Amino acid sequence: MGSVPRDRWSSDFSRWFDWVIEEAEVYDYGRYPVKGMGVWRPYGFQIRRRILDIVRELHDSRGHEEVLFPLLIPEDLLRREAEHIKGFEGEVYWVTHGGVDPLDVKLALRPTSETNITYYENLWIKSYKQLPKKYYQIVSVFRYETKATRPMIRLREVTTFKEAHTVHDSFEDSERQVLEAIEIYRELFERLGIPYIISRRPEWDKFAGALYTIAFDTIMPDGKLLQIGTAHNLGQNFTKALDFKIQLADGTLEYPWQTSYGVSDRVVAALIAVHGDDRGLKLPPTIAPIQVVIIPIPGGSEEDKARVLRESRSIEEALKSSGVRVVVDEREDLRPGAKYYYWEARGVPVRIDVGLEEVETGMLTIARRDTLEKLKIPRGRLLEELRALFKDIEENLKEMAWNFARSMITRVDTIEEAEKWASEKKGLLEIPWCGREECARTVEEKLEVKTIGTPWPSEDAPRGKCPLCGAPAITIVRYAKTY
RNA sequence: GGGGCCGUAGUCUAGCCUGGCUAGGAUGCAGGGCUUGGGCCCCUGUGGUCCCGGGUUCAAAUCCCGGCGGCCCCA
Repeated sequence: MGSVPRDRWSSDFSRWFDWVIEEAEVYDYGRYPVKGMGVWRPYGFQIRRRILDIVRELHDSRGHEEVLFPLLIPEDLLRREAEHIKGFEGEVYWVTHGGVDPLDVKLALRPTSETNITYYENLWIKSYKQLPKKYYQIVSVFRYETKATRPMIRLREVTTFKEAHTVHDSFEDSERQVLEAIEIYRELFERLGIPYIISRRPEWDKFAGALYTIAFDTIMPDGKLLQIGTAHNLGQNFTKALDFKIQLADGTLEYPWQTSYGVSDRVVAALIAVHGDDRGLKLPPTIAPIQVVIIPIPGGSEEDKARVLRESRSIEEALKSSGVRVVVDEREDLRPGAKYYYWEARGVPVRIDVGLEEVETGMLTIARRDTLEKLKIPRGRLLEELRALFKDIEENLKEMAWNFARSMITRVDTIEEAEKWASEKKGLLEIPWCGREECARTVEEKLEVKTIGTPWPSEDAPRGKCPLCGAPAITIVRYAKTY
């Protein structure tokens, strides 16, 4: 299984990624005349939409309500929470003019929506009886990135920001909500077959304005970590800043507690990256805009040609009426081999070849994209076999992705081992830690990595000593190169 | 934040150092022929603000300055 090479995929990931999003017509990046902005093309848009379908389902089924807030946030509102604006100040886009006239109050293109959503929660929510309240929206957010931008991974317009914002009548309930957020994201990534590592971000790298941040990261083919989801407990920071109080059961007034959690375009990027190979995309059948492609292989005579085409269309009809997303590639100017490469690049999970042989024997030739394995299936059992095959492909993609991710995690006890890791291996490094920022910063400098955080949930019995200061370890800590 | 490389047709690219002829090729696209079980072949055609602005020059894709954009490496 897994016979397609992954040389370019792993050793030249950046170029591979640029190539695949163009070849598969997912996302057009680098040609739009504004830095850090790209275009979702129809095929990519469908992939994105199917992912969002799952995102919506997971939120809706747990009592979240979808809303839509304005894009513009007035400066004074964005500045209300001091830590928040400190964290975002350097990367906010400002609208400063209306027509030719300067505006009295500058308007920010939202970098995130805690402030303006809290502003409305304050208007709408008066009592603990209305809580918990869970809103979410899926919108564009803007960040004036100063680092190098990358398609889908570091954008100035993040076009697919799902941000959830919740309100609670106690700290305990907000803690419970963080757990629910983590469960939602777990399930999302499970369904997409994207491996994930959950960490509590270090104090110095938490969301601006949060008490703490729990983050999901995945490991990209080049061994760098990509943050693909975060959940924040905001405590009362924003409700205090906006003077948002509710009445509790005992009649007292109190600032409610909040959480927020988000995922972005990066989920699509991760899906493409973790499942790809040197031929292109490999899409899980639930996400694939086209699940089955039928390639007619015409025989010599006009009559044979017609028979093959008739059979192809008849299979198409049968699958379509059972809800399978299927197309017949009837293009006459391409030979079958060229069509194989074409659809493989687009990640279509299953291909059916229909030639004279298939017409005459009633046995269909099926090729699966994940392994390129070919199977013979009697036409009469096609549908049930396909359903089983979809499931198998989905599980196989997930397993291959997890195997790769696991192979990129290394745990060591000494700084010598860590340095050895840094010189030859990529991925995630785990080391015992005393908990002091100073020691982590030293490791960051020595190994040229970033602190990812500590395991979530935390491990029971951390062993050993901090290899830097020798103090007893209170946890392990993770390091990696990141996007 | 610092350093480096780069920008020529939808895509990839030659030409740039050493300024000068109609900016050449591959791929794609359109038409025709031939073919069809892993990227066929042949013919014809199509497609260019040489990233943008300024400067030097008789003459700029080429040299200089600035901007915009992309990639890589280091903090």
